[in-house]
Amino acid sequence: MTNEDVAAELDLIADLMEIANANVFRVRSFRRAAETISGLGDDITDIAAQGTLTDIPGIGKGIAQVIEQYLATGTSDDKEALLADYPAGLLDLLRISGFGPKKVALVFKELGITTVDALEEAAAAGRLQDLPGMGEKTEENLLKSIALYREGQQRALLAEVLPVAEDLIERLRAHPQVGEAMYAGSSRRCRETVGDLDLLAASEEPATVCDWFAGIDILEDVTLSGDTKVSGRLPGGRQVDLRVVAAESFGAALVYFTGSKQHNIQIRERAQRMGLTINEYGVFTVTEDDQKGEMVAGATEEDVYAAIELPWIPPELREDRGEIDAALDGKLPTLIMLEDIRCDLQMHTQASDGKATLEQMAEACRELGYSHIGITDHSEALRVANGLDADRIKAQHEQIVALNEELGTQEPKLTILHGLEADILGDGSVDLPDGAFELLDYVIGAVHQGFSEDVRRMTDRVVKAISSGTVDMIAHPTGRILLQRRPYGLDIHEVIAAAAEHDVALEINASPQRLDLDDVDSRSAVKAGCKLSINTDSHSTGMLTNMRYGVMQARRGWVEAESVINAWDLKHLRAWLAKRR
DNA sequence: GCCGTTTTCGGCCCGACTGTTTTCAGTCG
Repeated sequence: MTNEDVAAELDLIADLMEIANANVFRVRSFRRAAETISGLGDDITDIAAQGTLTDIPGIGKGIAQVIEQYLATGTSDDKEALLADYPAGLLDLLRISGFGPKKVALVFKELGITTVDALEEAAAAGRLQDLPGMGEKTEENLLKSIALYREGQQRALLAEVLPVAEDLIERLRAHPQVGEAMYAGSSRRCRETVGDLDLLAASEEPATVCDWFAGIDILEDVTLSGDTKVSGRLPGGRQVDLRVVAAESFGAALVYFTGSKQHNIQIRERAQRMGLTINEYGVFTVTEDDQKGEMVAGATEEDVYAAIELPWIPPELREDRGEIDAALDGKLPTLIMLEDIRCDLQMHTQASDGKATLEQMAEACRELGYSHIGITDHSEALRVANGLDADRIKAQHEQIVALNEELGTQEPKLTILHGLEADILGDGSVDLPDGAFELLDYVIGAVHQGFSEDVRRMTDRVVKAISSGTVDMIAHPTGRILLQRRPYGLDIHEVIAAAAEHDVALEINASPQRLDLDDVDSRSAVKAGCKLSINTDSHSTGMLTNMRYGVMQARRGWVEAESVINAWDLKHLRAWLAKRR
């Protein structure tokens, strides 16, 4: 059972509790516990085995028992009791936008509806109008929402949404009535996937701006339109929400709409303990009769955090994963920035499966301002990618030596290191053609086949490669493809421990589909003493700029520049590589 | 269900919009 499995189980129980009209604070406890566990660096099964579940903030006796039961039996008394009254099909109804727990419970109790099909049929037949609080319009909207639900709109990759967000922000800023504008939500927190797109603008004429925005070309199907708020859909169905506030409230609104929800709850509870209240318009004092008093902050995020005696917290950290305590202790990390990156250490050329030549990749990297790069075509075993055998590695080496000589005479200087992305074979041995190791500056180990092995064998394979002394780095350690392929079964904590012991770097693969390691594992790796390497794994020159996404993921993992070998200068990197040989 | 700078009991974040309502519940973020 993974941490995500446990988190999903707690969320499922929370969903059922909401339908059952349970105490909202009980529900919130389950939701918070779920969030905490999915952000936990340690394996929940280990913690449960040690009997220290209740040491985790937000987990007390009750939830600990549910987790223990779930780990032991795959279910829990709490869930089974709820399922006895509320069939699991109701959870699907909850996924329909605009249809919440109260309405789900209502149609179930009154009409016995337990499936989306049955709900659609009832709405089409006009049978929902008879229920209290439901009318013709409700049915109409519900049918639209069910159609959207059927399209199965899932989250999108950050890299797909961010360019759209940036474009819309530019257009907002260009509007004469708009002062500042920024995207918020999970896009601003740089989460690897994004659901809705949240935008925020400052204006003294919010209604004018909302009117204008509701009419812009890119927005199809405006679903909600008020004086300060517009919701609509992009072509393809992704929802966009715009909120407009006065300039004096922009910072408070930005904090609020950036989230995360749990982070907001934490800072509001803190404000409350300090006799203040925070909403999207500002930080206010509370009067003796419990009314909102004077505004004390709101224009900038810095002001808002300062009002509750905290330093500004970078959006990437706002996940309620200990950032507030760290801020209080003055221990917020100095997060790595894109500007810290001096090199890209995984990329491919036409020699294996890349699109560009060695010279083209080098030139593109020079334009990005890198001082050095590593060329890492595939090894022989990966035949589908035209992997290099011993002779071709030797030929490439000569090519790189020659190009380095040429580049050495030009400004700005660029040095090319010769690497190899070597397959980790089924038995854990590394596919290094004869004589290759001596020629190469470094070797990256990667799993490209045999994904379906069991956890034990897969972990042993990778750990064996790490301990072999021949690999300097492990590429895309879990093998996941976002929204497509789950990580292969692998005990990442064992891999991290082995990497720390043998001083092998773990990659944060910056390809937007991979972002592997993820944020949580990156944080665990650094905590364990591992070095990380952020690489684009580019197969063409255009992919080199994906570095930003790798850096974003690293920042979400609390990673500082010193842990990332790409932020070192060439001398430092060479010294580390030499020490390893 | 969880938690403690006032608490081991009594609190627990806050507001906009919609649709169905004559003052508000439900949903969403």
